[in-house]
Amino acid sequence: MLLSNTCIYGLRASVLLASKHGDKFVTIRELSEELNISFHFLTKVLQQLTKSEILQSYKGPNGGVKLAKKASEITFMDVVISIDGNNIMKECALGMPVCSELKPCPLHDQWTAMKGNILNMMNTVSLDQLAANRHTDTLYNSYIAHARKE
Amino acid sequence: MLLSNTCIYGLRASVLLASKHGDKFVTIRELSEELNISFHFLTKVLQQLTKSEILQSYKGPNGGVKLAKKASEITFMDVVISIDGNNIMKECALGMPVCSELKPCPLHDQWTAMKGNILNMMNTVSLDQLAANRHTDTLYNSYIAHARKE
DNA sequence: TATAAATAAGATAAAATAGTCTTAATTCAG
DNA sequence: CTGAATTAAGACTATTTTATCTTATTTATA
Ligand code: SF4
Ligand code: SF4
Repeated sequence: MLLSNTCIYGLRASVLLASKHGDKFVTIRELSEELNISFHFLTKVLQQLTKSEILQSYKGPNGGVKLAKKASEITFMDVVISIDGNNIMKECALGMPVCSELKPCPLHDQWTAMKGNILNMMNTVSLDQLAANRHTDTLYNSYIAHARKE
Repeated sequence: MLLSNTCIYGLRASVLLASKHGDKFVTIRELSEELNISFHFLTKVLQQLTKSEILQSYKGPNGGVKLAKKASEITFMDVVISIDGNNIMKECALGMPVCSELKPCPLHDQWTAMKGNILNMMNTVSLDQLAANRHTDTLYNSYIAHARKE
């Protein structure tokens, strides 16, 4: 919708790699099974990330892929750009006929603010943050409390 | 990106119709020329809006399409649902592997807030608001001032 | 009533995206 | 050196989206 399917696969695999936080190579087979993505397709996607030097790969026995840098140094945006290119969110999703800097449509301010938020979050959130399961007891409990009500 | 191309065409045509604010039928040919969209393709798109009773159409000489209701009573969302269906923004564009209510990824709060904003704006903004060119002198002047600097 | 002006409907084509499969290249272990 | 494990590369297929083209159908008007 916002990101291509392919890109989401790449993100998921990258986050999974980050969560394994080892310096060992992980086989794409293992990733594909854990993520339930076709091995062959995931291979293609990860080849792209390897080309972009986000991942490092190694062939042969004990080979596989791993992050090329520390998970804290790879942003969400790095992966997105590698796969979906850097036009993400450049054009407006609304594309109203009156659209221009001089004649913005009524949604413009809100839209550009949201766009900024999304881009900002993509640029600042790193793989390690995504890998960290941020769920807290507080949230968990409030969810349980909510679930109990029904 | 967020909306399909087809949906954007539908929106543009609807807004253009709203801006013509007459009760007369407008030919799709005229709309397609003003919007620079293929006549045949636009015809298809508008047929869908007609089926959804957002537009009303009339065949034959002096025929065409027009809004089926007042522009203030048709929301952005009405058009979106008619063309892109009502799953818009139901699934998250990020789809991280840790995603669930219990184990949200670190982007979850910001994402759901933005999602809410988008849906809210789609639900509340009507075609007449979109048709109104909201540009003010203030904005215009600040733009000009900005442009002059370069 | 005949003709022309329109939309409706549906067949077809083209392009983009997603997915599969086969073969090549590299590397380790024996 | 050989064979197995692994990614790389590229051909191929399938699906979805976008676009075009053709043929109905409806309606006004001369
Ligand atoms: S004016 Fe702004 S929000 Fe509206 S269509 Fe243009 S870029 Fe998008
Ligand atoms: S936790 Fe929230 S933001 Fe993260 S992938 Fe799931 S729905 Fe999207």
